[in-house]
Amino acid sequence: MSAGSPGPDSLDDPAGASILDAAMRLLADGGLTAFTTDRLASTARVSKSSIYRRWPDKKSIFLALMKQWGRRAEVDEMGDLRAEMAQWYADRQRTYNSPGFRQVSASLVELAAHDREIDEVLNAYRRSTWNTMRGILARAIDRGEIAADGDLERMEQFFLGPLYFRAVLEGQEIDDATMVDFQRLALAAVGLGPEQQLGACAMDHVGAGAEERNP
Amino acid sequence: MSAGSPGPDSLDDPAGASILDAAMRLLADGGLTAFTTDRLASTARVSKSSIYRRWPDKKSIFLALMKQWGRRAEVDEMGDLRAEMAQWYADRQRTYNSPGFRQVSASLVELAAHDREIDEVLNAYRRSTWNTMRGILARAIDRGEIAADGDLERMEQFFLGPLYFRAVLEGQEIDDATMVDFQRLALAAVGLGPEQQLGACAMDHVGAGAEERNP
DNA sequence: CATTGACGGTACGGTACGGTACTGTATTCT
DNA sequence: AGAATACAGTACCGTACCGTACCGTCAATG
Repeated sequence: MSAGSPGPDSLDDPAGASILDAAMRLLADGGLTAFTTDRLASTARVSKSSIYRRWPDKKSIFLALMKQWGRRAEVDEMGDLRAEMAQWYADRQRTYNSPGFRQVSASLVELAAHDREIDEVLNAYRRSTWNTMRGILARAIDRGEIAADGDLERMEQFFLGPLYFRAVLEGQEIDDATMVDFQRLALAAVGLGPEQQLGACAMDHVGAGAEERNP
Repeated sequence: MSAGSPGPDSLDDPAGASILDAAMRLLADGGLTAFTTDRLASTARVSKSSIYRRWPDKKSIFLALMKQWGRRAEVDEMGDLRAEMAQWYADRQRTYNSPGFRQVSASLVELAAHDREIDEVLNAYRRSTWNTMRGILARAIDRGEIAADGDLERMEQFFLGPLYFRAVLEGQEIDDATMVDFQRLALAAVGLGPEQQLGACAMDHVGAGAEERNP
């Protein structure tokens, strides 16, 4: 087990933050082949020494990158499945549409497919995101909005699969109309068919929430 | 447009076939970093000359690899949506469960995310697979089994997204039970809700209420 | 003022890579 | 038989990479 987080990790560390930011940018255009320590240093306007003073090797930089990326979606408890779900989906939409998401995601998944340690960290990030949605579903079950018979674990594939497929594989934007369809399918998957959604179909969906942009 | 297929491509060419086979194996364990021409030659029990006699550079090998992978699923026309769909899904299940699929797929997607030409070839392969399913849906529409109002193009994300997410991102096997659930969701997405699907699905919560579809 | 430590810059060693060129040999075609 | 081709093997070149080591500078600390 190597050191995943050898330091305080970009708190009061402008140089370290600059390195991670440059790493993201470097991975976004150019991918794994363009990701070299020399280029990382020059892109971050930092010397190589400053990099290796913080992380022991290249792989640890990837791990730090994922850890920083793992900001989990926060949703307010609104007492309504559809409303909370819309919030969660809006957060996912922002993430998947953020610039470079496709490229960075593809690179990290490639690494994860061949490195156990990276795979575990990426997995933890994924589960953290999904846990938020699982909480939403659990509360909806408690309120009796949906039945508890579905396999909630499998729902992750229903909820995130189409999104990921469109954004990363097809490289297309997740526009609002698509988002509405994805939510409709998700509701169907948990047992709320279109006939129960009726009025809500008109949901022009998610207003502009926070203005917050890219990580 | 560079030369994607500079030769007859592995027909009556045992050495060429051996190279492509080794390329797949090499990509399966080790990924992009392990994929070097030297290793490719030694793994394929072939000299480097034999490689560069067939393809001008490394990238062309990837293109040939994808072209060979692009065997499209063949399904018999059986006059029934569910039966044909089951056939298509069974084919996808075999493909996604085939050894090394996760690793090879992750690597190719990484390349595609940063290289336009590779992206286009991989895209063509994807569309070819999906076209089979589109034919199935088109025939079902002609027969009146389903309505023609859905956005068939978007259905690809519903049909393949969960599959891909589970196989490549989560790295889990696609077992039969999962497959059944995926088909159920696909049928729901094209307007065949659980109540139309014969009672096969133990969908108890909603009291078999309304029938007929959505807008 | 002396010490400490992070910094940018740079040079370096060792290695590995992609691609080419050149052997000599076996097989096939004419 | 003779010519042409495909082959395995290998040496080679230029480049790029990772990680380390060392330098002089500068700011903060005591």
